[in-house]
Amino acid sequence: MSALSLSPRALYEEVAELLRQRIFSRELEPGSWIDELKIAEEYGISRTPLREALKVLAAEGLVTMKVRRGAYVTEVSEKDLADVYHLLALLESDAAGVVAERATDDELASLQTLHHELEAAVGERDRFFALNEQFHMRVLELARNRWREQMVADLRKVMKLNRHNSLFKSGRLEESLAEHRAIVAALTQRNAALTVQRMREHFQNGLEAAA
Amino acid sequence: MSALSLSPRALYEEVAELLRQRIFSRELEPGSWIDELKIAEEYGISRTPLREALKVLAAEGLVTMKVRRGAYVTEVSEKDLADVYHLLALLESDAAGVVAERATDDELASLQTLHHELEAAVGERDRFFALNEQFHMRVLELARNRWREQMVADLRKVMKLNRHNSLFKSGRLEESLAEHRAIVAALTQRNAALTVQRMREHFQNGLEAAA
DNA sequence: ATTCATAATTATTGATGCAAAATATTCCTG
DNA sequence: CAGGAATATTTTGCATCAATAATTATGAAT
Repeated sequence: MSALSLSPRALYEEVAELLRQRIFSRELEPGSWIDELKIAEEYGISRTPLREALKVLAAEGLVTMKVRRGAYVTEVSEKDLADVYHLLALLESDAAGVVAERATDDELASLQTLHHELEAAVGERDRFFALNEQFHMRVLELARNRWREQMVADLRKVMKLNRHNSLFKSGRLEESLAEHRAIVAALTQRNAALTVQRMREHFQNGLEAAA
Repeated sequence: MSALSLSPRALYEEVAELLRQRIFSRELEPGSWIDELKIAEEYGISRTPLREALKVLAAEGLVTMKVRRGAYVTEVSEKDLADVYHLLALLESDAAGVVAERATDDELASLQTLHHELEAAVGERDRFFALNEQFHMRVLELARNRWREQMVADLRKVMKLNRHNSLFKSGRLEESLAEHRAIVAALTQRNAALTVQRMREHFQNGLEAAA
């Protein structure tokens, strides 16, 4: 009885994910109108689940609905990016502080493991980015606040709308690693204030690198 | 029964608002199943816009969609409330700090005006609560981060799912006013750190009052 | 030639219908 | 009488269809 049907997602969820990919890959450009009829035909589905998918994406901030004018890929200004980044820094720093206070030793150890994998992945750009995101998401998970997890996930999606996917510049690879090392150290010391501060700096540095 | 008044908003938005009211008034209880057919008949509409409205509410966290099982009013545990409150405190405190740094003198003056109205509204419970929320929302507005505004608005909706609408206890009316006064003072001094500190305390005190 | 009005085209929005899936009910068997 | 299989009912989810609003194109008048 083990292998049950793998997460039977509804069609509109499936479509939402496909559209996310197309938006992130900039196949659907920010500001551009989303042709419901065309997309529905492409996927061989009706417009009903597609419209439901668009409403999900609208809630995430990836698309913007205009009354009687349909859905448009959200245009994020430089200010939007700065605003979203500011919130990510705020939420993730606070999360890190919570983890320093409340995570079990095992959980902290798992973070260290993840960090070591990250260290080992220098050179493999894609793998490094994936692991980096995993590390941040794992910290978030360990803070155990599902509402924050949802918000951060959505904000990170918005960041991906940007051409220069500016969350972490590749040029800053080594510095970023060093900062992660410092964060893990603060966590291991269970020094919440220090952890928060270092995570803040980590984000601050990322911002400067993007500028 | 028959047609809802025509409005600038789309029907699904209208329906979403009606459902919000019914959820906040606990006519639709947390955990209970939402009968699409029944509601659609009640409003004299089809299921299509209703289902879109439900997806909007799901994104806000007010309802939870279960695959092939429909929509349920979200049940918020005590922990959920604490988690959401924590995030509100974090986001609004930070927003207050931003306002202290960046608001124009006119904007700060408008906050003071709002605060005076609040002072004058002691006694009128409903008006006081409305003005109180207005004050917090105005601070948020002045911080000029639309992403945060959206997030805080959604989080506040989730708080309203709770029976004891615990954001501000009526017993704490005078204390709350004094705290607001202190916040306005810090803002007027344009002391960001102090403003953040006092907004944090304001939330902290609200939490203790709820306990 | 420009502007305003009207018609035509196009796309969004809402309604209805249908099939699949999940739940509840009935009926049969041990 | 209990358990389980088979059937019936309910409800979700998707597709199709209709009508409503908006934009564009067209044409006439000043």
